[in-house]
Amino acid sequence: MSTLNTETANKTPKTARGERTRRRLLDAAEREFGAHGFHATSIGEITRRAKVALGTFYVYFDSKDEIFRDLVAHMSQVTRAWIAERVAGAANRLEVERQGTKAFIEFARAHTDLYRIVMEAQFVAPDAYRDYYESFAHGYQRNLEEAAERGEIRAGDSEILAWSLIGVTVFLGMRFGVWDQSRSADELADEVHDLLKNGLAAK
Amino acid sequence: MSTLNTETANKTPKTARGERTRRRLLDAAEREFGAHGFHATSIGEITRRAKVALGTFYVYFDSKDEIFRDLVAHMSQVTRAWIAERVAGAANRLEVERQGTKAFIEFARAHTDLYRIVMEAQFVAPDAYRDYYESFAHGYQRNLEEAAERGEIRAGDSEILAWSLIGVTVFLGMRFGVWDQSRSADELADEVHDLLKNGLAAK
Amino acid sequence: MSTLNTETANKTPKTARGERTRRRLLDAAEREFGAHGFHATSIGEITRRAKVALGTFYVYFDSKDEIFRDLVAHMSQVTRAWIAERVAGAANRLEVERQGTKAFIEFARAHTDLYRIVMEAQFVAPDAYRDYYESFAHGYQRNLEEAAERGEIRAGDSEILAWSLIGVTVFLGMRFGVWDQSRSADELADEVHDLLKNGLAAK
Amino acid sequence: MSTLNTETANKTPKTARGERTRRRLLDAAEREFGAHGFHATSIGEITRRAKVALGTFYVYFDSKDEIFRDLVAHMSQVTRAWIAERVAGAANRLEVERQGTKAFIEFARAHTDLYRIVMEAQFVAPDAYRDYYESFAHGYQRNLEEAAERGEIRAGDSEILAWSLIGVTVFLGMRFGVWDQSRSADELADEVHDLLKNGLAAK
DNA sequence: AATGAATGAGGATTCATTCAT
DNA sequence: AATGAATGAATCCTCATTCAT
Repeated sequence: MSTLNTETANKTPKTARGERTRRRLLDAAEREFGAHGFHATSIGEITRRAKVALGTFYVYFDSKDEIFRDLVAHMSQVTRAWIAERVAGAANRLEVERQGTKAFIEFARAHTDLYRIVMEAQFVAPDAYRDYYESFAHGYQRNLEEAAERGEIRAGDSEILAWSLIGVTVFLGMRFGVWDQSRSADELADEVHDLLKNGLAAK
Repeated sequence: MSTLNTETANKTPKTARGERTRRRLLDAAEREFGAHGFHATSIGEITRRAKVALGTFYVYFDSKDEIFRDLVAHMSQVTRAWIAERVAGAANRLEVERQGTKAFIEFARAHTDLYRIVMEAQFVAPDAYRDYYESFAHGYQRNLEEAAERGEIRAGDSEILAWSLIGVTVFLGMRFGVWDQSRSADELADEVHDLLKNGLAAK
Repeated sequence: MSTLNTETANKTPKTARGERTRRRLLDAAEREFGAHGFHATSIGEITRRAKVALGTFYVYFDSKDEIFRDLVAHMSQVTRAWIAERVAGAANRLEVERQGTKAFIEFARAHTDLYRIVMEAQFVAPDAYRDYYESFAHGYQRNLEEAAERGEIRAGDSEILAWSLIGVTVFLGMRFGVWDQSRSADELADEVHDLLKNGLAAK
Repeated sequence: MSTLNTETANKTPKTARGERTRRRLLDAAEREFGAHGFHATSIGEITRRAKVALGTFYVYFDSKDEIFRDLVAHMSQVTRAWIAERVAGAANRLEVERQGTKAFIEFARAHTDLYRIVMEAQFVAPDAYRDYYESFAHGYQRNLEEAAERGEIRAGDSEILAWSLIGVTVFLGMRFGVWDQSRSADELADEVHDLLKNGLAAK
C-alpha cells in the first residue's frame, strides 16, 4: 500500500554527535564480533561496550545483520589501503607479490578482529563476502595481466592465478597470522616469492 | 567442557535399528547444515528430515555441537579417501598436485554441503577445524619433503609450502567448485600444475 | 529452496495431555483477550493464567495472531449453536427474530469476553472478522428468503435486510448487553419484534 | 488519568505557523490510523508523513492516545455536519431516515479512514467511543420522540429504537460503504425506508 | 517553534535440552 | 529404542517519550 518512500527510514546521522555515536557503535561491533563471532555477540554487548542504550543501536542500524555488512564493506577499504600503501614502490610484479604477502600477513596480525569478520561473512552475509573477494580478485587479475604485458611475468590464465594467489595469502594469513606467529612475515613472503619466481620443480 | 565418554552416557547404538537411526540423523544434519548453515538449522529441522521424533536426537547425540563435530571428523576421512583414490598412480609429485587439485575441485562440486560445513567449522568448532587442516597439512608437508628427497621437486620450507598449496586448492574449490563451475577441473588443475612447474616469472 | 513441506510445522497435539494443554491455553487466551484486549495482552499473561511455561505456547500456536484467529473461528460456532438452540421451535419468522434477538442479548451478557474478541477481530484479523459476519449474513439471508417464500414475511432485498438486522442485534447487544443491562432481554426482543411486525410508521 | 489542562502544559499553538503544523499532524494521523490502525501506526510514521521532526509531535500533543481522541472528537462534528446538511428539508421523519441513511453511507464511502478510526476507538479510547455514540443516540432518540408527538411515526421505546437504527446504519455503512460498494446508497436507503414504513410482516 | 538524538522498558519468538511415558 | 510435551533463558527489535540544542 505504501512502498513508495524509498528513503522511509533514513538512519544517517544528521549531527556531529550522531556521527560520533554511530562510529562508536561500529567500533564496538568490530571488537565484539571479532572476539566472539556474530552469533555469540548480542546487540546488548555492542551497546554496552559503546556506552549507549540498547535502543540507540536501532537509531543507526536496521539490524544486527546490517551493521555486520557495513563492517565487511568497511573492511574492504581498510585492507586495500593497508596493502596498497605497503606495496607502492615495488620494482616489479614479483616484488609486489612479496611485499603484498608480507603486508597481508602483517595486516592479519594487526587486525585479527577484522580478519575473523571477513571469514565469518561467508555465513552471515554470503553476498557481502563474495563481493569482498570478487572485487579483490578483479583488481588482482588486472594487475597480473598488465604485468604480463609489461613482460614482468609469464602469460597465464589470470583469473585462475588471481584466485590461487589470494588463496595462498589468506591461508598463510590464517595459519601464521592469526593462529600463531611462529614465522616472520618476511620469511613467509620470501617463500611465496620463491614459489612464484621458480616454481616448485627441481631445477 | 568434558568430552570424555563417561560410562553413564553411552550413546552408541546397540542394535541395527539404532544404527540406522543414527545414520539417518547424520545424513539429515549434513543436508540441513550444508543448506542453511549451523545456526540457521534447528534440531527440529534435522529430526523432521530424518523422520524421527525430536527427543530421539538426544538418544544418539549429546548436543547440536556434537553432531556437527562428528560430521567434520567424518568429512576428514571422506575427503582424504576421495583424493587418495584419485591420486594413486601419479608418476611424480607434480602429477600428484595436478590430479589432487582436480580431485579436490570435483569433490567440492560433488559435496557442496560438506564443503560448507568444513568452512563453517571455523566458527562453530574451531578446534575441529584446526585439527582438520593441520592433520591435512602435516601429511602434505611430509609428502613434499619426501618428494624433495626423491629429487622430484626442489627443496623449500615444506610447512609454508604445504599451507600455501592448501590455500590455492581451497580457494579454487570455493570459487570454481561451489560458487560457479565456469571452468573445468582439468583447466584449473593444469594451471596450478604450470604454476608449480614453472613459477610465474617470465622465462 | 525447501517450501515443499506444507505440513512442516504440525502443531496439533498428539496426546491427550497435549490436547488438554492446548485447550487450557485457548481458555486462558479468551479470558485475557476478553478482559484487556489483544494488544494489552502478552503471551506471558496467557501462559501464566494457563499455568504453563512461556515456550509451551509456541508448541501449540504459531503466533499471537493465530490463537486469536482460532478463537474467532471457535466463537462463530459457539454463537451459532447458542442461538440455534434457543430459536428452535419458534412458530414463524417474526418469532424467530424475537427469540433470536433475545438469545443474542443473553449471549452477549453471558460471554462479554467473546463479544469483545469478535469486535476487536475487525482490527486484529480483518479477514476472520469478515468471514464471521459474512457467513452469518449468508445464513440469515437464506432464512429470510425462505420465510418470504413461505409467506411469513413480505418480500424485500434479503441481503440488505440481513445486514440491517444484524446491525440491530449487534448494537443492542453492545449497548444493552455489554455496556449496561438496564433493559431486559425480553423488552428488547419485543421492541425489535414490533419494529419488524409493524414498521415505524404511524398507523 | 488527569485530562485537565494544567497551565504548565499548554500545547495550543500560538502562531499561524504552529497552527499549520498541528493541522498537518492531525491530517497525517488520520491517514495513518485509517490505513494501518492505531497500534500499527507509530508516531514516527505520522511525523514522517507530516514532514516534521519526531520531537515536534510532542509540541502539540501529549501522547499518541491524545491525538487519537482528538481525531474521534473531530469526527463527531464532521459526521453530524455532513448528515445534518443532507437531511435538512426532509418532509417528515421517515424521509429523514431515508436521507440520513443515504448520507451516512456516502459519508462512509467518502471517509473510509474516519470510519475505521471511530470503530477502533472502541478499543483505544472506549470512553470516547461511548461518548460518540451516546450523544449521537440521544439526539436520535429525541428526534424520534418529537416525531412521534407530531404523529409522523408511531410511539415506541425511543431509546431502543434509536440504538437499533444506529446499528442498521453502521452495519450498512461497513458492509456496503467500506467493504464494497456493490449497492447504491439510494438502494440501501430505500430498503431501510421500506422497513420503517411497512415492517417486515407479510401484508 | 522545531529538531533529532537518546532512552529503556516491553514483548514476541526461538530453540537446545530434559523428562516422563 | 523412541516419542513428543514441556521448559525458560536468551535475544532481537519496536516505539512512546524525553531532552538538550
